Amino acid sequence: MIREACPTLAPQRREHIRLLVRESGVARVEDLRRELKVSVATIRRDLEVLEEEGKVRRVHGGAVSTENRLDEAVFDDKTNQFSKQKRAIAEEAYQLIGQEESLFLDGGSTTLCLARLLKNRNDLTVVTNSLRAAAELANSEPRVILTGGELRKISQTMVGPLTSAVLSQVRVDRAFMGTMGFCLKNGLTTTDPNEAFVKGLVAEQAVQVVLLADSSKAEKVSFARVSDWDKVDILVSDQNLPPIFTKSLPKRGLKVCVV
Amino acid sequence: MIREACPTLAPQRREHIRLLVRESGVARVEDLRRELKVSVATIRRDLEVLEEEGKVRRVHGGAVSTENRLDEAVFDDKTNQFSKQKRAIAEEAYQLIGQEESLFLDGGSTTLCLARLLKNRNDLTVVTNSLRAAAELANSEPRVILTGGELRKISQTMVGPLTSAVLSQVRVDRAFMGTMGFCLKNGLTTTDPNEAFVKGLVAEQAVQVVLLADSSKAEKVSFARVSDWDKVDILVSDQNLPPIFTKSLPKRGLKVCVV
DNA sequence: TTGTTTTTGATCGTTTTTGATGGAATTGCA
DNA sequence: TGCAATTCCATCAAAAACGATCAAAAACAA
Repeated sequence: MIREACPTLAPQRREHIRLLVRESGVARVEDLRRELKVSVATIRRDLEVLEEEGKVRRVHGGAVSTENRLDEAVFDDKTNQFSKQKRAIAEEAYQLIGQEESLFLDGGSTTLCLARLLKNRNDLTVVTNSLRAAAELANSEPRVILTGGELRKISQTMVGPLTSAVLSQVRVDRAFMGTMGFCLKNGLTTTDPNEAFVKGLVAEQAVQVVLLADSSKAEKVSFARVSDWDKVDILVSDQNLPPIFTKSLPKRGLKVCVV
Repeated sequence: MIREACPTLAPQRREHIRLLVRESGVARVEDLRRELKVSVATIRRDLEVLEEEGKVRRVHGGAVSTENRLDEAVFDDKTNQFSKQKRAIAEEAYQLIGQEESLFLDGGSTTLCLARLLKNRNDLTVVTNSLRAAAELANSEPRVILTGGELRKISQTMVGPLTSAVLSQVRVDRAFMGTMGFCLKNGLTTTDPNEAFVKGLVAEQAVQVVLLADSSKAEKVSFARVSDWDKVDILVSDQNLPPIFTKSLPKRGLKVCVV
């Protein structure tokens, strides 16, 4: 028998190879053959295509990764670390959204979870300075507007004067924001001043500001001041949120949702 | 019997297919046939329609989801068909770039190839309205500035007044641009007026404008006027470029590179 | 009803993909 | 360096998938 029915589509198989190569940095043809149950000829042809696309670089015996694995791993780790809580928080936040609204999403893994939930909503306009959120929504229903600006690689967000210029031209019904830390005294803080400035600007202009922050951020203080509590309308967090917040914040006019 | 009563309406069946494809990311024609109890011919016709609508992307043996996967460098079959040429054009264009320059990259597969070549250059500033180019450079060396604006899903580029506003604030040494079509009489044309406007704006402001266009674009005229030849400084194309261009354009002050 | 259009399924020649084979190239080791 | 083992590449044949085409059935209009 020369050939049996192909169980997987070629692009799917190639994607599999790409992931395997990226995961361990290298992959041997022979290992890929065993893993994917196809002939070495097919593996080689796939590697050829992937090299053409710039996804891997071929070497004698296999292929090595061309993608910068480290950066992505850092971000993905962060995405997974508290993913249960974060997803729950994102789902709660999603409930706040009405019809035909315009939203802002900033960078961060929780807002990225929220972005995923918006994919099938064709009535929304989503403004974001997060490249990841934009990528997530790039082929889905909502209207997407990017703020532009200089790309801050570590957070994959756009910041700086160009970002501010665009933000001054738009207004959103609801802004969903993350933060690196929050406490009663200092309000919201984050590591990067540029990032903080953008968040502050959005907080000024949004009709409603929703802070998405799991309890691990509580009582943390970071370098750059984002805004005080009076700019925030709703805090969505998890059950481990220290009671002091659920007590104090409502007195200051905030609504606190714990999931 | 040639045909039995159609149990489901065609749009309903296509929606079913769309959901199946989106759910698992891929679907084989054979599986869809079993699932939907129609002939493979019908499945293929449905996939053709869905591809036309941008809902799925057809591949040999079935279809894959178009959602997610920004890093999939494949817009359509054209990308693969001319990829050798496009990469050669991009490599030629890369030679034009000096030290410490600021560049603009617009949307399109050839400029995306070029973006890939810039990954290890830490002396460059890259301005782009292409989400794909930005994603490609998101974890690499060059400084990246996104223009912002409304995301045009079909081309994955940012366009509109917000884009214009940001572009008016920056100046680049070299702009690399693609086009849907070019001819001596009408200059550069593309399908979307918004896209054309952005390109035109960039052409005005860049010190040097480099047009990256393989020969398949020659003598094609599209709907929206981008700019006339006098805005373009260099055309990089392939050997199949009709001789009329290599003759006429230098007389109009352009340099023509054929790879 | 009758005639027309649309949709579906079958057929057939063509294209694409895959696996095997044999010779060339590369690597590792003495 | 020389030699053996492995890996690569070009080529070919089989199988699967594809596209074009046509005919039957259904839906539709008059």
